[in-house]
Amino acid sequence: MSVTIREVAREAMVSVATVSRVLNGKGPVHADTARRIRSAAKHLHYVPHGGARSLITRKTTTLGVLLPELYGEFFSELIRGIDVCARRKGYHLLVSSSHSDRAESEEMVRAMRGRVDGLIVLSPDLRAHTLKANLPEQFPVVLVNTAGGRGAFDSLTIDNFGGAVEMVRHMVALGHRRIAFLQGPAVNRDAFERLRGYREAMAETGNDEATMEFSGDFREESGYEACRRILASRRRPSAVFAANDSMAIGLLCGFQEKGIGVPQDFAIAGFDDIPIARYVTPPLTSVSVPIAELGARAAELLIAGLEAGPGRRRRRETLPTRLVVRSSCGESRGERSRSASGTGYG
Amino acid sequence: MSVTIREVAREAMVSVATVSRVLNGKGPVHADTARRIRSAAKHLHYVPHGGARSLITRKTTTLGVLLPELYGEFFSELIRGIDVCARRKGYHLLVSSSHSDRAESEEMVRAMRGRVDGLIVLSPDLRAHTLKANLPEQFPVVLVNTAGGRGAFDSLTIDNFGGAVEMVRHMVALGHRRIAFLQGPAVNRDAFERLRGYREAMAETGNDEATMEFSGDFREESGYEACRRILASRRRPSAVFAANDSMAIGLLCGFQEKGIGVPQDFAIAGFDDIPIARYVTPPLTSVSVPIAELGARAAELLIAGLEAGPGRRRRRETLPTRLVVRSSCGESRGERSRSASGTGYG
DNA sequence: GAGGTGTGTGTAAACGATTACAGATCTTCG
DNA sequence: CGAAGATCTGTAATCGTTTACACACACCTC
Repeated sequence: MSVTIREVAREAMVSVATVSRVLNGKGPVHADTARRIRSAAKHLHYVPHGGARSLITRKTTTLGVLLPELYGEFFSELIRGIDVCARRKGYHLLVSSSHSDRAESEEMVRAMRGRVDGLIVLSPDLRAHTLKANLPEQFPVVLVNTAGGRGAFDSLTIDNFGGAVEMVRHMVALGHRRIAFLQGPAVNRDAFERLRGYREAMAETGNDEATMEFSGDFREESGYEACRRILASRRRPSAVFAANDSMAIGLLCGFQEKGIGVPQDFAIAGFDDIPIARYVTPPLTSVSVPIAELGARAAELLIAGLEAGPGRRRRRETLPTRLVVRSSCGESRGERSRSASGTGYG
Repeated sequence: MSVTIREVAREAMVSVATVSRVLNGKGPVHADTARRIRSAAKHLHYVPHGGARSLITRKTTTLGVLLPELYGEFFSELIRGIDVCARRKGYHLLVSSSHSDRAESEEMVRAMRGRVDGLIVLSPDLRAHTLKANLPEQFPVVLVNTAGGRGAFDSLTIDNFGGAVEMVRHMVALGHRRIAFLQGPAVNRDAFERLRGYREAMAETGNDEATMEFSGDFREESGYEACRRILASRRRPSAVFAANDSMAIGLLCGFQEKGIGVPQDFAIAGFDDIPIARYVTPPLTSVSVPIAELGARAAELLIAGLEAGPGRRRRRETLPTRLVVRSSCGESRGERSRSASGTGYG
């Protein structure tokens, strides 16, 4: 069906080797011959077969990306980041998403062999040893935002802990004492790290009984619903730090419905700095996570690993977050001086 | 480096043919032999080489996706739609984005040969004949939201025209007479179709001098900036229909800054129904475009084409949009009855 | 004119799988 | 017992490339 190098060779009356040499610019070829070959190739609409080529060169110039799903801002930004870096270095992207159960995940991993040079994996449920069992030895992999895997593969995370600490300190600087935390899903690692940061920073204040935790699951509805529980609590907090922006927005809607002023009556902060955060009223103070950079850095690490060969040492990196101060946490409630330093972040 | 079928065969003391048969479940193999082979394969972490396999089977079970860029909601939703469908039918996705100039685009197209079974192309600047020149004969392609290509390839578009018509009729039903249109980029096909729909629907009203067009470029700033021009116009419109939501939001910000009430003083509507649309104040009336479905349908068409073989007739489909009524256009300003029918859409 | 050095080209062996074909062994039945 | 048929397995060709190696030829040098 589709034309091969052999047919180009016949058309140009040379051997396939010469055609290959011309098209790859290797080895000395007479100018006339080269011209004849190029013309034949164009004339026949010849396009080399990537699969066949990579079989012998042992290079696909393709990176595999394994995602749990493809829904939402996070994954699309991540892919964009990966893509920017991959493209710049001449790599393609083979993405694979939504592996719901483990058997399917394994199948996905296996399907990558021989089609990609390395893998970027973003599956919390895909443990390191599962990966190892389904991949050739020494296969280059970068783990993103995944627990475990320490040592076996390169790995990359976001500083959820540090971001949460910074946010709490900011709220404290604004004069808040009783700061509630709206948790994410129990199994989610990001959620847990943020919770840990909150606890650590609250412990710093020395005021033990000031910490209050409410359960949530990252979805907007759970924030909306939490608002009732928060208002019903015996000693009301003056501020709520939600483990992500979606819940913070749900919370905001809930308060507004009840006629409770934000930030006058309640300060609210989120995490992620999703695009909507700046559009809600009042604009949401949040922690910005560099998603695209995360992806770009993952691609960078992977490609570095590919080009360095198998002997390279594993790396583990953490990317910093950035506090973004808007008006949902209000101005200083305590001393003015503290306020000034508190709002100086964003 | 990585283990091949030959090594599995040696370990299990059989020929490669038998290994292949067992692993693909084809041909009769003795149960003991099969067990030995499976155990050897697992023990050696054998994973078949996709490239080698596809070379002989002439199938990659991979769809190529060519995008102009990867930035923003639109492309990520589209990819998600494609992915959902592809996954369900057992296909992978090779995405390729950001081909800025034509030479690069051609290179991308060529790089797909032998790695994908078919292509979904979303590049307005990639003309049909450029595609043809860089692809094998009869290569299955689905064009999404691309002009030209009529006849040569399957093609899929969104009903921008119909959506715009519907929106204008809705505004008219709400009692608006002078409705301004905020245009998108001049070269953009979607923008042009929306403009065309606006003109057509305005012509229906028989009130020729009611149409007013302002230039814009789809970006939020251009909406913000247009607000000044609109207010300065001699005969003020009572409503503005922006060619996309971003500009509508810019417009909204502009009006709010000037203390102009929406929808009391001005009705505003957008196009796209991006997620933020429901969060701005007031929530934006818009035209929802089924992006994910567009992607899914594209994948569906492509796969159907793959499985039907080369003789299949080309298709051209248009996906309907949906009017989403929120409060940025306000309630009826005319007769009550009209209002009722007007708000019944959403 | 023998022996080098460079060019330009072809032959054939990879790469790692699938599969048509044939051969070997075992059943079954007249 | 022998032939047919079923079952199991191996040999080797094939997919479309790249590339090591060999070869042919021209040119130069001693």
